[in-house]
Amino acid sequence: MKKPIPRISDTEWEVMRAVWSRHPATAGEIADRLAQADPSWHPKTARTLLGRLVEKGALAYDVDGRIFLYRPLVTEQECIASASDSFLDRVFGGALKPMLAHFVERESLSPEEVRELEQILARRKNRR
Amino acid sequence: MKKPIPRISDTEWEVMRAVWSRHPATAGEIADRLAQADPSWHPKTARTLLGRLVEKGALAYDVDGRIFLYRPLVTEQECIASASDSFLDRVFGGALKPMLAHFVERESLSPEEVRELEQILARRKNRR
DNA sequence: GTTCTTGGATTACGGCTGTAAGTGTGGGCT
DNA sequence: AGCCCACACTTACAGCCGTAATCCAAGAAC
Repeated sequence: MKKPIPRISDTEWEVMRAVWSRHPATAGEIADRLAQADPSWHPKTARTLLGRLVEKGALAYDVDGRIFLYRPLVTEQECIASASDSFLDRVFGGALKPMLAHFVERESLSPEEVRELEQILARRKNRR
Repeated sequence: MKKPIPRISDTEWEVMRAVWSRHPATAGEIADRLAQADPSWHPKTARTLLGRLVEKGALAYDVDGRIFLYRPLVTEQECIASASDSFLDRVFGGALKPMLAHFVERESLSPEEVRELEQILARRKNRR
C-alpha cells in the first residue's frame, strides 16, 4: 500500500528542498530561499513551479487569509528513494552493486569518508 | 578538454545499452534486441530514437550499401559518469557520502555483495 | 477613495520525450 | 517486368520542462 511518488524534475527538486528545509512557508519565503542559494532564480518561476508541484501532489497549501502556506505531501526520504530507484534502473539496469562500485571508485571520496563507509557496511552486517 | 556528454533520456538509455552491447549494428538488430528485452518495443519507436541519438551526438552511423550501421560516439562509462553527476547533484545536492550511505542502507544488498563492497573499499585505500 | 503593490491565476512558448504513423525508393521475389 | 517489403526520411502530437510575462483582485498607502 504505497502511495505513488510523483516524478520531480531537476528544478522542482530545488523547490522541494526549499520547502522541506522549513515549512509551512509562503511562496515569497520559498522564492527568497531559492534566490539566496542561486540569484538567478526568478520569483515568477518559483511560483510556477510551486503550482506544478501542487498539481502533481507533491505539495499542498493551506490558505491563511490571502496568503498560501505550502507544505510537502511527500517526504524527502520518499522522494530520494523513488529517484534513486529510477536512476538505478535507468543507468545501471537495476544492478545495485555495480552502481555502488562505480561511486566508490570515483576519486572524490576522502579517506575519512572511506572509513565511514566501512563502518556503515560493518554496522549493516551486524544488523542482520 | 572533455567532450560534452549529451543528455540521454530514460528510453534512450535502453537504446544506448542495446548499441553498446554489440556494435556496429543495424537499426533492425537494435530494434530486435530491444523487443527481446521488452516486447512492447515498437520498431518504429526504436528507429526514431536512433535518429535522435545521432542528432544528439551520442551515436553515429556508417552507410553500408543501403543499410546503416550504428556505433556509439560516447562510451558507457562516460555516460554513466555524466548521469551519475547529475543525479548526485539533483537528489543529494552533490554530497557523495550520504548518497552511498543511502544505498548501502537499502535492504536489497546481499551479504556477499556487502563483502565485495568492503573489498572494493579496502582496495581503494591501498591504491593510494 | 484612488492609486500602488503584492500575490495568486492564466497564458506563453520553444525544446525535449514517448510513441508512433505516413512516404518514397531501391532491391528481391515471382 | 511488376509488386511487395524493408529501410531511411519526414511528420505528428500530446505531455512535461524551464522560464517567465500578463492579468486581475484585494489590501496597503496616501
